[in-house]
Amino acid sequence: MTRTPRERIVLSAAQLVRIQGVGATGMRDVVAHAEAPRGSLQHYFPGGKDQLIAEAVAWAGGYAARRVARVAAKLEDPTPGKLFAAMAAQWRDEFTATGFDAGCPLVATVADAAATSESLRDAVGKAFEGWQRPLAETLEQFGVPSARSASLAVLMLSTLEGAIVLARAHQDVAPLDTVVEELRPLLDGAVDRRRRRASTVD
Amino acid sequence: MTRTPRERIVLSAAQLVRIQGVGATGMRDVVAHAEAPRGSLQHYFPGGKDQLIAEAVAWAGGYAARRVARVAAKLEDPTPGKLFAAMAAQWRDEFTATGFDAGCPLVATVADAAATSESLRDAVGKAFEGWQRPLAETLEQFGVPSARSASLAVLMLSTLEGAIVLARAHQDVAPLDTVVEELRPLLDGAVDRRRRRASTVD
DNA sequence: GGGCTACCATGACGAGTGTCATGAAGGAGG
DNA sequence: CCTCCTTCATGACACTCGTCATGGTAGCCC
Repeated sequence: MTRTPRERIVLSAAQLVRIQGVGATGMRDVVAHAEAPRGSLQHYFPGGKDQLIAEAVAWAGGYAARRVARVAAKLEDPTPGKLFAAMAAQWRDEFTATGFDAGCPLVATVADAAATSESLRDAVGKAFEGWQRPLAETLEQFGVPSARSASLAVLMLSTLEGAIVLARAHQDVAPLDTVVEELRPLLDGAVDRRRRRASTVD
Repeated sequence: MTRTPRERIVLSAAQLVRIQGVGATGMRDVVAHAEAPRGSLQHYFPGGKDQLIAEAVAWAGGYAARRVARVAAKLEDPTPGKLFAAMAAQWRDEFTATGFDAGCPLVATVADAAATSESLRDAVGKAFEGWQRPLAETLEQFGVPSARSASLAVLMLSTLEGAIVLARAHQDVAPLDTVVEELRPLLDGAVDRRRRRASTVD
């Protein structure tokens, strides 16, 4: 529950990047948001802003990865389409509950710093990779042949991220609903029933 | 060929936003890139940076919309899947030719300024709308029922934008190829053959 | 107690930002 | 010629930014 000041700073950085992007997120803003002392910055993050944002990105990637597992575990009679719907629903819920101010920090970091900071760019690359891999594994557990699980995971991530951008631009969750509906039959059609690891015995 | 200084400024702004995002793109950078005099800024864009970026976003949206029509016209035996593949191929070609520094300016603007500037946010909203509509119309010409054309257009845009982000993060065009392959059967499966407006007579 | 380390506080520096005030060319029309 | 208007030039203002230097406090270990 209570986090160390260092964790609070990383978390606040991720939050602010989601809203403002990395360029507009100042270090003074971050410590103010985290209610942490400004002097902690040079102590915990001697690598400066790049290190801080990189850690925030890594944290966000890990969070997204963990969320895949948690959401998948809650599904009853799980299918890839339902998993995608559940992932999109989390964004849908957040948008309707708290507005469209915050997007995905990974997208924001790519847009702002992919060409500027190599370290940040491949922090995001690793974060996406660490998100895609457990997603692909989950798909395999749902019966997707391993030859296609990685491809479908990339498709799901791409479509979800793009729909988030469209939803924010339009201030409307409709794009999220639309892509879920359109993608569902394709995703569910990819399961190989013979290989499915059912929760009940054969 | 030769453009007015004003156009050059708007175009340069769009270019720089693609690379650096809107926050990190300074007005001095823009005029330097456009080889335009700094004094022109306050003359042509009395609304300041917001106006300039908004015009750059609008131009980018119009450019994307025109490109849909141009790409569609070049397809032989056109299908929705081929159209999507051609749209993705343009990004693929640019990435392989000139690197992964530049992304989509609409995504960059949403990530940077959606929560900050309302005027910019709905400039992007209008740009996406002006991109999606002609895309949906093109899909209808390819035989997609009008009830689904808008949904499929949203799906295509979302997936393309997301794949662009993933490609930049990984410095690899693979995500673009992956989503094209995975989405093709779904897209081509949506054409209603009876309604297709064939280029040849029945 | 002395010393060491972790943590925090604060002020300054140089560079960058968007914006504005002021003024100067340069051609069109009276 | 003189005026008007568009276009451009330049310097200044009031910031904010990331970073660093310096110093202070608190606690633990020998």
